[in-house]
Amino acid sequence: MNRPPLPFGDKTRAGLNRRRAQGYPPEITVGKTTEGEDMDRVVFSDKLQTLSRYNFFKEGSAALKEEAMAKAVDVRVPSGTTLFDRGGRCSGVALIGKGSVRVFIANEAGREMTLYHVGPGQTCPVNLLSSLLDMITPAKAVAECDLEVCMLPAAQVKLWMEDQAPVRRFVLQAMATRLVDIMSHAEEVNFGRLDRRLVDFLCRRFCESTSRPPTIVATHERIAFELSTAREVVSRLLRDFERHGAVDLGRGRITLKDVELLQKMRD
Amino acid sequence: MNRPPLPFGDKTRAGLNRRRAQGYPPEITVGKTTEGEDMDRVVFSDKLQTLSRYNFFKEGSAALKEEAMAKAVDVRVPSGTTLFDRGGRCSGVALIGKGSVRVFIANEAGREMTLYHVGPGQTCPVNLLSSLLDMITPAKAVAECDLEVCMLPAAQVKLWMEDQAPVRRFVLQAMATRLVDIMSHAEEVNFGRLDRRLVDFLCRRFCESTSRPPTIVATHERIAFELSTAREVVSRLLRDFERHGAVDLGRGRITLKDVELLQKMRD
DNA sequence: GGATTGCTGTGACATGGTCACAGTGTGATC
DNA sequence: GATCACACTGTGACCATGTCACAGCAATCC
Repeated sequence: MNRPPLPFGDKTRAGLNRRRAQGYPPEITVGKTTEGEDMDRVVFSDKLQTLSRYNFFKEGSAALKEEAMAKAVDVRVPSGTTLFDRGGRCSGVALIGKGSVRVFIANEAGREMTLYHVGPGQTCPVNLLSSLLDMITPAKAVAECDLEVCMLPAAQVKLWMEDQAPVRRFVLQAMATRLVDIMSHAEEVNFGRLDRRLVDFLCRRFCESTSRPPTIVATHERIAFELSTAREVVSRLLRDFERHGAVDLGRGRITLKDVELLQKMRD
Repeated sequence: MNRPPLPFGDKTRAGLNRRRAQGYPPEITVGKTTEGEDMDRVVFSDKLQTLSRYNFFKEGSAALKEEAMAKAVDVRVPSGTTLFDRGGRCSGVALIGKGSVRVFIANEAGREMTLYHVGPGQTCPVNLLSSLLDMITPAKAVAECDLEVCMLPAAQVKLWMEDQAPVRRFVLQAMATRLVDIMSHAEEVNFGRLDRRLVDFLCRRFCESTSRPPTIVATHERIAFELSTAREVVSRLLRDFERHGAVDLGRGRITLKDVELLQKMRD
């Protein structure tokens, strides 16, 4: 991973902005700093469980399974770790057992555009293509939470591409899924109204919430990155929703007050 | 291709807007109407020449070449033809010998978002994945000019994926190229300033122009689709450029007057 | 308790998208 | 060559969104 060292020594506000401008999202500092820890702090966990989430493994021959178990390296990756950065390369394919990864593009001004998320049983086309073709990555990937991952060496996957039909199917399927994802996301960002997108986002997250009343734990900035917009815009809209009594806002927290009202805020 | 028949009987302005809203761009009516002609008006041309533009063919074994020549169907496609539409399927892979295809997403309001262009020697990932996985297409493709195309049956390409390494390389390479294209385009649309994007677009087109002074033949609407914005916005900016003396505007035509001035219009 | 940093709120302003229409050039048709 | 239909362009008003520059407050750490 060829990028400048994390400049966490600089604690000024300018330092924060500089870090963001270089593409280090603030969440990387949640809890302890991750200085020097990226991909180093690894712990072995259950390989078979992770591999079993993937179709090519389930469908594969006994020989393939054996080879996968032998060659895969099972690692735990702490939240906030950069898995690959723009302009870098991937030496292996990451299969996710637990957790999720956000793949995004960041510009110089500190704005981010989420392209897609990769969860258990899924794979990232940028990672895949970069590994198979030794291509430079056009985007950045960061662990959204603690991960359990199986790393397959690129060389191994290249070999499998030659003689393992399940692997080929898997790769094509992964491409197709993500291509559609990226397109529909681009469409939403380009054509969709932001208030609707925000309401939809909140509803989705409220649904996943287990607390009563449903609560989302996320800063406005994180939400802005997710929706490919600016923090101020999200703050403005949320404040509006709150004034209408649809939600209740706290620091890093949004609580649902009235679903129907929230739905009405779509205009 | 499952879409309603082209309603060209309706000549009212409302009819025009309805046609646009259904995803029929105005350029499809340039020259004669194409009613009922899509993919039917085909003429055989030079197969070998088209195939030779593709790496998998050049690198392929004698057997592959022979098979390709036997299975490929060489067709001419008139400008404006819809090659595939959103929600449709592809029964074969199109290899382009001459001309170019625009792949885009259209929304209900008549706005369009160009994803990429496919030219000679290139291939379209949507076409490819749709063929290989029998997937529904998430976008629409229209011939930008008269094309010479080789159609390879999907079944044949599926077989080659199993036993022809050059074909596999070609497919992966095509995916990678387009993935990067789409990402950088999405980034430009999301983060870039429109005046700069327009100036860059004009300069690129002026460079390609053979007339003196350099002239672009394109309507504001076409340019708007290309830049994923609205026609009025393009008109506004061009008018501005003209007022400053950078270009000269005519109906469906833009002529360069002062390169330096135009460059300065980037702000 | 004070310093530091992260999170949110806000006003002013610029850019871009939408809508509704008017005006104009052009080729087709009578 | 007058008329017509239609494609193309121009425009003003207005709204949505993004940007910038701060200010205030909360949490955390010494």
